[in-house]
Amino acid sequence: MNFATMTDWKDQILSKLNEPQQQAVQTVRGPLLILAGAGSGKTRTIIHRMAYIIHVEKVPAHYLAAVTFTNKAAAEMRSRLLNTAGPIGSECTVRTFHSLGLYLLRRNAQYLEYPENFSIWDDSDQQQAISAILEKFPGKFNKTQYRYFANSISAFKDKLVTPQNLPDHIDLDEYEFNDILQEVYQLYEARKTASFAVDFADLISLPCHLFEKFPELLTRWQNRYPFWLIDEYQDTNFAQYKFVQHVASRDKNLCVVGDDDQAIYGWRGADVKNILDFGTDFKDATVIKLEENYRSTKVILDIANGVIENNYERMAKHLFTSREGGETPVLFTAADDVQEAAKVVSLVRQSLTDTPASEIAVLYRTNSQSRLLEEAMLNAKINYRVYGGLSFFARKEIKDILAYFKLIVNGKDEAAFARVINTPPRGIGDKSVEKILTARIDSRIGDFTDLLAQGDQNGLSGKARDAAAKLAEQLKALRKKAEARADLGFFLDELLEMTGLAKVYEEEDRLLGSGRMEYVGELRNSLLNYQRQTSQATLGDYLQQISLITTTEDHEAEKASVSLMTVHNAKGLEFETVIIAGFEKDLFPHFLAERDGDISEERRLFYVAVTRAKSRLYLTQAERRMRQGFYEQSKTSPFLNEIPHGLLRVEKGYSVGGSAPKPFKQSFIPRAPAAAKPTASSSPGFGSGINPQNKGGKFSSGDKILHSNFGKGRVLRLEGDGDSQRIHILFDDGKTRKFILKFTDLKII
DNA sequence: CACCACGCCGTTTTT
DNA sequence: CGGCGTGGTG
Ligand SMILES: Nc1ncnc2c1ncn2[C@@H]1O[C@H](COP(=O)(O)OP(=O)(O)OP(=O)(O)O)[C@@H](O)[C@H]1O
Repeated sequence: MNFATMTDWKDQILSKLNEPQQQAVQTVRGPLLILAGAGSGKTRTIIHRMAYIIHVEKVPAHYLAAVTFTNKAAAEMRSRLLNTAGPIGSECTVRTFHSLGLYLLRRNAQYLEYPENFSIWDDSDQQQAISAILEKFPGKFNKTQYRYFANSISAFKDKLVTPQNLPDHIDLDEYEFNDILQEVYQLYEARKTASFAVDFADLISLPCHLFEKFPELLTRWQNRYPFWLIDEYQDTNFAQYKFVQHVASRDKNLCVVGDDDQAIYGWRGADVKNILDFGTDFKDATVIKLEENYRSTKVILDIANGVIENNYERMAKHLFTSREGGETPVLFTAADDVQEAAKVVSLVRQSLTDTPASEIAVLYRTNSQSRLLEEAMLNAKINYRVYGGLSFFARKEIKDILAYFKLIVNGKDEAAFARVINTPPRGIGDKSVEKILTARIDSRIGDFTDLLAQGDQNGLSGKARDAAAKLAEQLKALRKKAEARADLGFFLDELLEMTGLAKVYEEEDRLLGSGRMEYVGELRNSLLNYQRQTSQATLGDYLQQISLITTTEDHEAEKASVSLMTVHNAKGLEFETVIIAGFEKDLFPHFLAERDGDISEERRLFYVAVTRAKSRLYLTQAERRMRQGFYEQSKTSPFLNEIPHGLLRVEKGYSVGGSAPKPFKQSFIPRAPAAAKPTASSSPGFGSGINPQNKGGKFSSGDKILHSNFGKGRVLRLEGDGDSQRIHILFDDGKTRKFILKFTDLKII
């Protein structure tokens, strides 16, 4: 490349930036902090700075490592980098912290004395291990308690606290189960190591420990990546902070960007001090503030600023926009959550007339809000995509199959074994599993497939022994295929056939319409995509790749779809139209935060939500909302009072399509039957179809019945007694409905 | 050991 | 509401 081209690059890159951004981009060496408000171009600056370092400073692109928080942000950054820096941008490393940690561990597994194909345990694997450990302790523990142990252990790791150094760093008095917590942590680590597994928190903490223990590894990484850029630095936890300190400590070419007003992961151990103290950590740090917001209209920005000013201990910031005026944001109130969803849909519809679907987002505080919204979008035939929530990979059929994959790749993975051993049911129940696990210790046969094959050593007899031998054969055959690098699509089919999983799923789909095979098909797509994109595709690599994914990617679908996600998931993104649903007290801010007496993080979350919007912002609330089976009244979010006067239009008394609001609860309490003709009944004492005095004794599970409104069905069960006794009926339309027996017009047929 | 019906119970955010 | 553990039955 000649000088003229270099100047072109320089001009081109700088021309896209304002003055402080240019200054940041040209600060190539040494520590640099960009601390700035929402939409001020922090991410844009990171990307242009990378392009500048590559094209103007002539640093090889593979020397640059950029770290983001979510996969979505990483993908976004990669594609924007390609746009800005050209194809060479793909040589930069752009990853999440977790993906970077995994990358390090996989390539340095020998330091852990692990094989390259170690397993990654998700939350449920973790809890399963902990429940197994707790069985050996006196007392009974429930799921909430397993989760407490799992969360505490993860929190320890986020602080780089090990079972050994725990007493030096942790005041156990502040914890539940403090008499056994440390021991459980230690046993958990031992069990995980025996399974050749790492958990999520390990992906950050283990690299830190390895850096300290093996200086040559650290040096290699410092040589490999002399330039570091960290996005959303305000949300780093201690382990992530240390990771960054390690890799950047020698060359100090470290650029961190963030916004203390957008710190929303305190509950996960993130500490905003990491960004506030950057100047102390690096005495010669350059600090740059960006003050112009290029994203939002003035009114949107004023709302965000007005609310966030209610927080204390902020770094003072000015933020202005030249997008004067703009549409006034509106708050809509619906009678209940169902109608709120309908209103959201009508707002989306309206916005779709001049805005592409990909520029519209519906944001909410909790994942459970997504269901009604999804149903409403589905009904309205609007393309949408839900990000986060219950992951594809959390589905039963997918976990079943992946457990097989894991056990085939890593024969010592106890979590995978625990699932595979009796999925589908093959006559090896809890008792037999216990025998196998005991025999495993006695026989010192660590590989589960070998153990299952050894009928004389695995402690089993009779039917269970035969079933185990058969499973071992299947696993061996499959392992051979995996090692021979069979096509992954065929491999999946083979597995489904051989193990009988296909049969079980197909049967369930036929009888219950559970759609499992459809999801299995999605898994096949995922395998084939991976295989197409990867030159050295292996099952082990696939498993590690997908362990970090929460939402399956589908770029084509994304372009034409409205986005539904939690506010947390929307961090770093932007949309023309943003609808924030559930703007209610006890929901946003969440009541648990309020209970704990500090809603400042909720306020920051609201600030993040509002500042995602470029041009249009709507808030919606429901006057009552279904909660644990019952409707509850809700009040408007207290954040309403923090929005400066005149910036938000409040619309009350709205109803769908301009008609009167539907009577509340219509769909839950069936109408008292009109004067229907008395119908003959085979059931004694069931005088008339309009007699509301049904008695519980008359019906029992399995009875075929006729309902005056819903037609024929079958009684599933009766619940409770007396006047409030309820009856559950599965109707021929496939829907289950519940009624209060007393008021229900039913007869046995 | 597998299956199913019953009843209990919980409220958040994620890599 | 909906998810999950459990206890009874075949
Ligand atoms: N100098 C500029 N000229 C034109 N547009 C800009 C400029 N700087 C930023 N933008 C645009 O403003 C919007 C916000 O930028 P960006 O996403 O980088 O902000 P951010 O500070 O990372 O935001 P947040 O903290 O909210 O995630 C983007 O659409 C970006 O392209």
